Amino acid sequence: MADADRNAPIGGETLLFLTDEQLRQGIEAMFFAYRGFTADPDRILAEYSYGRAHHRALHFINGAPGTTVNNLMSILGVTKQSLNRVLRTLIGDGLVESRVGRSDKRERHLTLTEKGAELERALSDAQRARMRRAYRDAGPEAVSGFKRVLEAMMDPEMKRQYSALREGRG
Amino acid sequence: MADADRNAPIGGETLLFLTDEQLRQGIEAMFFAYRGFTADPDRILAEYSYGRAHHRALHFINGAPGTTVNNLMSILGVTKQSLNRVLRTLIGDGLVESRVGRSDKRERHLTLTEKGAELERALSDAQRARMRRAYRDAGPEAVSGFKRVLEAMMDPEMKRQYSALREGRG
DNA sequence: CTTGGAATGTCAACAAGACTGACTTAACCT
DNA sequence: AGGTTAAGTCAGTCTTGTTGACATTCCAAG
Repeated sequence: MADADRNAPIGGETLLFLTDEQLRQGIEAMFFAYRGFTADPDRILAEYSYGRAHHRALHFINGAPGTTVNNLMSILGVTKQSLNRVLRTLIGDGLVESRVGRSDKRERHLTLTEKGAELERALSDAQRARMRRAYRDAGPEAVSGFKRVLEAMMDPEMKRQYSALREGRG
Repeated sequence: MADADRNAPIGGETLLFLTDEQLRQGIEAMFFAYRGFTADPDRILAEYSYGRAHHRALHFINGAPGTTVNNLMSILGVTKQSLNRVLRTLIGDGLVESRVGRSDKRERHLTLTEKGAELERALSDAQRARMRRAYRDAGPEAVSGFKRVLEAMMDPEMKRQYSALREGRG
């Protein structure tokens, strides 16, 4: 903390003296926090013998109904074969519906069924509950800092997708 | 559900109105940021045909030299079989040294060899570089908020380990 | 109209990294 | 001496990712 106080303004920009130890703490915080982040949904998924990949697919289909397989692939950052395996089980289990596109019939538009929406809700309720607790414990200024650092940590392409998702939902 | 999500004023505490959309943004930010967080080390690891599991082992052995297998297991949150596979390759490749404990000869104390320390340095340099950029872009207040939210997101046991590691390094 | 490329899907094979369960060895402790 | 603990190992399974090859369908440029 003493190091953080050593920031001197140089040429209008704020200068930060970041020790390796401070950065290391951030790295470990990310590691442990991500475990907490996924812990609650993981417990629910285990009951259905689904995995995180299924959760991610449900999450982003829910957030962008009618999305195509290609779009989902690039958001999730996995190959079509990997995504396809997950989608096949979700479609087979009646959680996701795949409809042929009207303008481009090669495309498949993915939406959640009522059953799929139910599971998605259970998963995201659990995840949001932890998030809400964390936000409340940390306070509103902490939350905006949290988001700023996370955004700055993303690759430009991820940041683009992250922003696009927010704008798509208004 | 929407009304239930609203925070009620409770004796003098800060009031936060957290919409599902705000929490969802945080969830997606964690998802995309974690990808960025692991991207740089992953590229280096691929050259050595190691994986994230090796990185995590190297990281925590470096941070707590002489740690035992049991301790490492509980920090990483994996089974001994899973950890053992990783340690076996690291020891076999001469990156990690395993020494029988002096007081308790059942224990094996793990340390990095010079070669292991080199790889750990390369990996953490890459990861720290991104972290440093993110911290500078976001600014010092953002950083403290970032850490507060992450800590609040951890399970109590993880938080305990996280704090113990920091204190162990002073 | 034909052909090339794009989007999707499928099949197969493989690897990393996690898991459980059973078992051994050695060392420790009561 | 007997029970517990630490570590290591073997075997088998699961999820989730990867490549590569190939079929189908469709759109669009020539």
